[in-house]
Amino acid sequence: MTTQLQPKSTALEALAARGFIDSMTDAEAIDTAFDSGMVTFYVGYDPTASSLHAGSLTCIMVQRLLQRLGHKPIVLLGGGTARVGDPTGKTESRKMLSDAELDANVAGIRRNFDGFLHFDDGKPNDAVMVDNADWLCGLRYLAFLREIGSQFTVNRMIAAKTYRDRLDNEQPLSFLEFNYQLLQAYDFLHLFREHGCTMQLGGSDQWGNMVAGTELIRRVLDGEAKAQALTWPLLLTSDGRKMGKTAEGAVWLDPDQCKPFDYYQYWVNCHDDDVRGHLLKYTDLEVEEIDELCKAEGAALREVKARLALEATTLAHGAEAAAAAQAGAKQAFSGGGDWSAVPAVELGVASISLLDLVVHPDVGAFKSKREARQRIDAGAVKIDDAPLKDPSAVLEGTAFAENTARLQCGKKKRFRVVLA
RNA sequence: GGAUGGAUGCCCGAGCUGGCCAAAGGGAGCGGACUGUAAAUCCGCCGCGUUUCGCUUCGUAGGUUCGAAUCCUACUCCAUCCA
Repeated sequence: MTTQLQPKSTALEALAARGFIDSMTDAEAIDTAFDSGMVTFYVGYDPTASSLHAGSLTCIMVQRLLQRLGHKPIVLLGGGTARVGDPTGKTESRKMLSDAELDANVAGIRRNFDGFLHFDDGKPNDAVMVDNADWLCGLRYLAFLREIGSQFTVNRMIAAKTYRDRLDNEQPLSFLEFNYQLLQAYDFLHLFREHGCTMQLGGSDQWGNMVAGTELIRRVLDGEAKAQALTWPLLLTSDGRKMGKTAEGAVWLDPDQCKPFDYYQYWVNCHDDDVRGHLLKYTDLEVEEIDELCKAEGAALREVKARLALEATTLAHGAEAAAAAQAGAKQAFSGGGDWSAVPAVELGVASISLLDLVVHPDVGAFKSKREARQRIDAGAVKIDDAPLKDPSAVLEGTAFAENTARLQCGKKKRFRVVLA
């Protein structure tokens, strides 16, 4: 499925150059399609939380890249399929979310796309957002079985890696989950019919589900219809972690759940070996420019990471917020006394003990007071660059210029604390 | 429906001849040193708190006992085999 063909389309060429290609159903057909006009394609997203996080960024950036090249993205929110749960890569069934939670999540996720795709520019390739709850929730069982179920053999389905792993490991696979593949395949068919969507893209773990869709379309529409699937390699960071996860949890795209400053920090702190890949996948920079940037070695790589973080944060939160995040980061980590651009934490009190400060919800440097005490004792907490080892020490706002103290918790957490 | 095995801290996984168990070990994570806000390495921490002590944990609810993750009873869930 992987191929060495020389792409003639700019789209496929760009995807290849940026490391977005793992498998394709028919490379040549895909290349031709991209080359001969606007392709409508879709990527599915699971609404399991009220915001997407950086782990979904690959999907988003692929859609962005193709839209910039003139193709039309469909953002499919799996409000319906989330009611089933994708068993892919999971050893256990996912917990079931309530209908209300799912609806709320779908609403939250819509906002994540603002900086990445254009939806209402009046252009033919404006992105479209759909929720498969709209067509899946109203399905009638017998009708579905007759039209769709008849096109699949269980023999074939259980051969798919997704289900195979579960069965081989003698892990339970509920009938509900078993149906996931059918539903995803049906999504593709539905979008093919209703939106002229001829291509589905996704991470390589989705291959089985995606191919099920192309085959369904071929069967149901009698072979004339050509639907294609393309996957990219599933992304892990160089130290083997999933994208978009930190100790504190996911790196949310929603600025209310992850401040632009922290979002910026996530990118600045990436592993050296990931810089190039991240620039290719998560920024709009030209490949040549990225190659140039990545000639930097050793400590000079920090500047490249700063660029990466700036670009990535600009996409998610806008140029202004990104510039502010970068300015704050430079201040906080350069050793100077001016932290004016570092996010301020306004406590609304004139004094507070060090311990209470450090575990304050708006600071949240440590999980518990117990842990905070231990870390303070180890010298992890500094006020205005000086380690403070007494948890019960009380900080008075009046002791600081403009009632503002510079707080460091551990190596990477920095805050401007306003006591007033 | 029947038989058997299992449910331990973020994850994996000991313990289960009752006290020395807040619970071995590993992983992840956190903090410190080193450094480049990287990696590797080393050291420390890693249930919670008003911390030489106290409190709440080993599927759930009861019970036995001076004392239970460890014994008993019921229940729930899961796996395997049988129907």
